[in-house]
Amino acid sequence: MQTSSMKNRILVVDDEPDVLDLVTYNLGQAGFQTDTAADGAEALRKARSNTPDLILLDLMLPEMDGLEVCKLLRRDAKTSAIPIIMLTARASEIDRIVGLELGAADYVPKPFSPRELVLRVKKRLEQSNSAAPGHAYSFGPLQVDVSRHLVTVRGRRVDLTATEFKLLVMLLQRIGHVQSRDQLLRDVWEYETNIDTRTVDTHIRRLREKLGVAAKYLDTVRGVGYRFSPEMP
Amino acid sequence: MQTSSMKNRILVVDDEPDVLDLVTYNLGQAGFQTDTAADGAEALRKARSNTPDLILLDLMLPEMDGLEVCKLLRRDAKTSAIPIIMLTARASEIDRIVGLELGAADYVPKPFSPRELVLRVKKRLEQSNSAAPGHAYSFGPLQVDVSRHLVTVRGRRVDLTATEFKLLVMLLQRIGHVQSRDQLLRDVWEYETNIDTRTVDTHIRRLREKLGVAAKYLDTVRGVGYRFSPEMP
DNA sequence: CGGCCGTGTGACGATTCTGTTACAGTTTGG
DNA sequence: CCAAACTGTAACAGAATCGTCACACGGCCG
Repeated sequence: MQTSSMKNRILVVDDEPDVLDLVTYNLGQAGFQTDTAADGAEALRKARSNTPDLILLDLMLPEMDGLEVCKLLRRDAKTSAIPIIMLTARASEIDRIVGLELGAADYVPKPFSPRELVLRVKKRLEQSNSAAPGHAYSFGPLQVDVSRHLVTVRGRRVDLTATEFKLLVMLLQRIGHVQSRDQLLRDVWEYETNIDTRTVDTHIRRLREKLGVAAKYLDTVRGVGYRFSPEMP
Repeated sequence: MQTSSMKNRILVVDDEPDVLDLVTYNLGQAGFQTDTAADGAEALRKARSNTPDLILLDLMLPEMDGLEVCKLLRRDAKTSAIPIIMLTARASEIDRIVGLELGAADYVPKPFSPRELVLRVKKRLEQSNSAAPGHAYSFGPLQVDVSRHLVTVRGRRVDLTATEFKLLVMLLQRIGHVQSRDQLLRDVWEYETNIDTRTVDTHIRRLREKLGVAAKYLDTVRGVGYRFSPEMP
């Protein structure tokens, strides 16, 4: 979809106008398109609606902690694939580890040189633009772009909910392999307890409905689970 | 439900009898074999001598701290490869990070739901078992891929029910060896009582029917049981 | 040769599993 | 703040699967 020659869009989240200006200026000089947010709520909203290619996130934010924002971004299917680089004044090890565990891609301690920041951003974007595993799937008439949260069947766009999308990706990650309802619950619902395995069935059904002609490749293996299969039924 | 035909053995380390009962009961229900230890010393000893497939370790232990036990388990060559899942009442980030740094594979905060615990255990064990042998079988015109739940005879796909599939895999796991009906009942039906041995005959028959030309390798040994045999009848 | 034991075969309820629909509780977006 | 969308459950019907039985067949023994 998007070639590397196109401008990458970066969302910068910080509450200090000075930092914001410094960062956006330097990123602009380096050829990036920037958007800004001053607090966590705004960041979440813009991340969802604009789907930037990368997010620069300050740890210190009013109201909501940067780590909290990070966690929420990771949880939302629409934004979970966007790489996040953290900015922080507190350069303690704990912060770093916690940040990375929560899904941040990298970490830049303040004060940072604009040059270093741009380098890190470039490096991270190159990683994304090169075919990272799990970046995009193509299977029969079905195409899935994970980072754009986009699914097409025979070129026609299909709108999936966050859960449906995750479920689809999980199945596509191991094409041909049967995955039990328990397995899918674990991977898609991530240990959320007290969820019935029958719930998987319902979401499979909704998925099939939306996938149309591509649904015939989504097999039920009775007594075992579900799978995508290239074989004819 | 079943991840592999082999029962995984799990060592549960906790000093509270109630927790111990709860955990072992649920793991047993899920088809795991459990062993218990009430303190760090016992845990280390049993881990060394029994080499369980996974260790569930409570952070709070009398005398020796769970973290200390974890560290020692990691240091010992005999136990260093065994995955450890930590249980802890203190859900603080620090505990988690320290635990993971010391080599724990995962972490379950108390109070946990039995369901979540079992899911995490299964996930971890699947990771260990995924590279295990017995993933696929090939025998004459017969090919079986366990994780794809796919059987072909001379390249033609054959649809088996879950029970038939298990039965076939059991027989293929010991090619040439006769397996009694009782043995097959135990392995395929997993200790479900009150099942007639003649039931095996019926499933063998259905299996033969579906296997077509490959069925001639599935021998009846009169008065003993069944086996797959490369010999000609 | 004939009876007995073990096995193959077909049929038949009973059970389990899945697809589908409907609905209530939440969340999202305007 | 309301409407729409999303999500998890419950309920039900149809279908697939399962376990058992009765009977037929065929070897093995005397």
